[in-house]
Amino acid sequence: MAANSRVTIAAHALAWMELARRRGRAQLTSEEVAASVNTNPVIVRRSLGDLRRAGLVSTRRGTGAGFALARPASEITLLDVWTAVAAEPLIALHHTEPNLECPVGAGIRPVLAEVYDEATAAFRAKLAGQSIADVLERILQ
Amino acid sequence: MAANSRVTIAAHALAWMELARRRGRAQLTSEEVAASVNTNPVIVRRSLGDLRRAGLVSTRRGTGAGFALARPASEITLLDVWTAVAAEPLIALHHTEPNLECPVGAGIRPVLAEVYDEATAAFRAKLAGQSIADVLERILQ
DNA sequence: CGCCATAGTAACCATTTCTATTACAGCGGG
DNA sequence: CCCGCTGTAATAGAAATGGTTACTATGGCG
Repeated sequence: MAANSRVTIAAHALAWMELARRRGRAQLTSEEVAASVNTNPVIVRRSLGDLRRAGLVSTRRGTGAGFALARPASEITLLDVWTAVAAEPLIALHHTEPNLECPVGAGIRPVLAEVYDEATAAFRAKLAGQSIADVLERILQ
Repeated sequence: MAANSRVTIAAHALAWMELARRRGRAQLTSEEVAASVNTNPVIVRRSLGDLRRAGLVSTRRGTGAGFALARPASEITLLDVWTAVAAEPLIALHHTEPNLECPVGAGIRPVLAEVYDEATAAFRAKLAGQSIADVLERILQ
């Protein structure tokens, strides 16, 4: 299956929010974020809703509402983002239970699950090494 | 998105083929493999077709046809399998081009691509550390 | 030479997922 | 009370996935 782009959307939104904050605008509407990401404001509200539930951004409603980073950009890693919006297995196990009368069918699932978990942990560790502040720094050279 | 299970199907097929080989049957039909995986023989033929194109298995057609490992199970890693059947990005970039007039939109793609590549490389390295022979050993305890 | 088991593959289907869109209810500051 | 904006439901189209049927191609064997 094609991987989804939610981590990318969310990371883009956060980096843009951090740049806006440095320019004096700590709060952005979903429409302003959507204009940079080039997508629909509802997509942004959904993504940022995931980030809000994970405690990465705060939202205000009513007049003058919008989204703001809930903590310093240097303390939000891409792993935080990935966990908030896409905490799915990178490789799936069998759709249907394998034949348990075959020794391989009976024993393969926990073995593969462990290998996949280790590989996913290595993947996550790399994401944990990059914060939104790091990403923004590299964007701005 | 739900990840696909093709790596699991292919790894299962290969482990089962290696166990059959040790029991004296170096060649299995798609139906025999499908019976262990508990899926349709066509699914197995498609998966093993990917592995054949990658040089991991050999096939024979005609009467008495079937699939066999093309090299020792200890020399087929899960990375070989993953590359053969699922060489897709683990995280997608934007579906639509971001707004290039925004500094973040203009510069974020190569930065995220590099981070994703590094994380994927760590993921791949873990898969490279496990061969089909290793997996089968762990299945059989 | 023809039979036949089996790989290879096309076509189709149901299901799921993803992005996008419209619509509207809820909140809360002015 | 009004209005701008979030939150979210409903819907739709596109794409991927696993599954199924059906057909062609291959090649060993009688």
